[in-house]
Amino acid sequence: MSKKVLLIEDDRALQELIIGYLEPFGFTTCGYSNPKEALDALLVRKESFDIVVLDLMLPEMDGFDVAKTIKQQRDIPIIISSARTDIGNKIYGYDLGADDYLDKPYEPRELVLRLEAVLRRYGHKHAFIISDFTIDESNKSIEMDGYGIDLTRIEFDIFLLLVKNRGKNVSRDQIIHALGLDEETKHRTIDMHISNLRQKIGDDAKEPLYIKSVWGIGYKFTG
Amino acid sequence: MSKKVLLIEDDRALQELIIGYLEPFGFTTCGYSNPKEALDALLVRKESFDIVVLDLMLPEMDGFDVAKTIKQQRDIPIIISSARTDIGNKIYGYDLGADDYLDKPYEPRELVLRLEAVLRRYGHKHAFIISDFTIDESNKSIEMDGYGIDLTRIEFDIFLLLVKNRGKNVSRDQIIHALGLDEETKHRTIDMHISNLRQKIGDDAKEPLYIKSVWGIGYKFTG
DNA sequence: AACTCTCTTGACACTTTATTGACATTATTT
DNA sequence: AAATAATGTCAATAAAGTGTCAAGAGAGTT
Repeated sequence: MSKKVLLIEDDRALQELIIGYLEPFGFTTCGYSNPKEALDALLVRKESFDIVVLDLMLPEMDGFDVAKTIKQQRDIPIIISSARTDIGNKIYGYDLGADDYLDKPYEPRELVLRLEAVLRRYGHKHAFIISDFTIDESNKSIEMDGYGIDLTRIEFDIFLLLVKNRGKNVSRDQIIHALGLDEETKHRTIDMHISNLRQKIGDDAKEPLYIKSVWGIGYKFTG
Repeated sequence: MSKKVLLIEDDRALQELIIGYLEPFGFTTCGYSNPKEALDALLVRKESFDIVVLDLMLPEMDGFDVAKTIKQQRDIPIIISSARTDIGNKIYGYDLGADDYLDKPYEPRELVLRLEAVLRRYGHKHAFIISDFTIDESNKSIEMDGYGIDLTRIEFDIFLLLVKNRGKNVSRDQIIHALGLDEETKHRTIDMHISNLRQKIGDDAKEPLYIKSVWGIGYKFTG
């Protein structure tokens, strides 16, 4: 199946070149020279891309902010390319949301290899089905029995964490820590998110089908 | 502290390569080309490994069975690698006990990242089997003959303490102290917890199979 | 700036667990 | 065997944890 690439690249000539080069390798590439338009396509219109290739030198917005914005809202892999050769380390230090890095100028062949490698690594992060839910990590959305359910970011993250630990107890502190919330966050806050989550998925706190409270410990997903 | 990796890999050349590559990253790797030998080391001789890297293409045993066997008996993370690229989804459908998945061939650097990520995610978990019980410390849960038993937090903590001192007497004061209870707590309170605990695990105070009272001293787990 | 959606938190009712004295029972000592 | 000490468990009460409302803070949009 062909993979969709979102290319954010200032230089139109290079854009054309890359789009043409990638095509025979099974990539459908959509090029944007304006980052705001790209973000609109990805985050607002929610077009389904598999991966982003992002140049850092952009008009109107800083490339780093673009990466951060994308990662905040979608869990999609990003390959950054840049002429600033000093950036590689930062990326691998996980300061940034990037998954790989390419120095400019690069061989198109190199880009293909990176795309394939990153996609392979990310591969599993696409939607999976568990119990009555279809969970799509890449755009933080879930469906229940085929119907979409709107969860807030935190609700989604909590749900995902519980699901990934199906059958296991997860303490409130573990949730707080795993989600990167302020360590001082009150336990009641987590209870509240669980309460809202339960309501959205139609779970009854007293007779839960999905999210069970474990007294004195935390919560547990029982699919 | 160096992490111990159990590598189950048919290809001896690749084995050597990986062992050499991992070493400078702080991993001590033990390679087995025969899965039965590996299982023997892990499950019979109970050598202490932190993580398993398992190739699916193996002689004598199916890789899936190896993973399942390991997960049944020990709560240890497993990274599966395989040339069969269609398997990723299965693993993330949680049909399998695997914690991560790598397509072959992979970059050694990729493996290092995965090892670190999985180990971080796994944190320090400890599930062990003793007598008729499976005890998961991080989860504060126990199973008896495969069936989950609901213990309250204090019951669990007492049980764990006794189990960890199998065959040794544990006084009520030791329990009170070890659990961090108020030092003024009455001994009758502990007796009560023991009573409830015994009932939940089906133990008879008069003819105890598991928790024996030691007159004038305290209690003792006899598995 | 006004508006909307999300997140956080205290409050209060409610549920579950922990503690303790009482009393019967069992073990030890004399 | 009687006296003494320790344990088992019931039942009442105290303490701790949970569910959710509602208010307010904070973020992001229009």
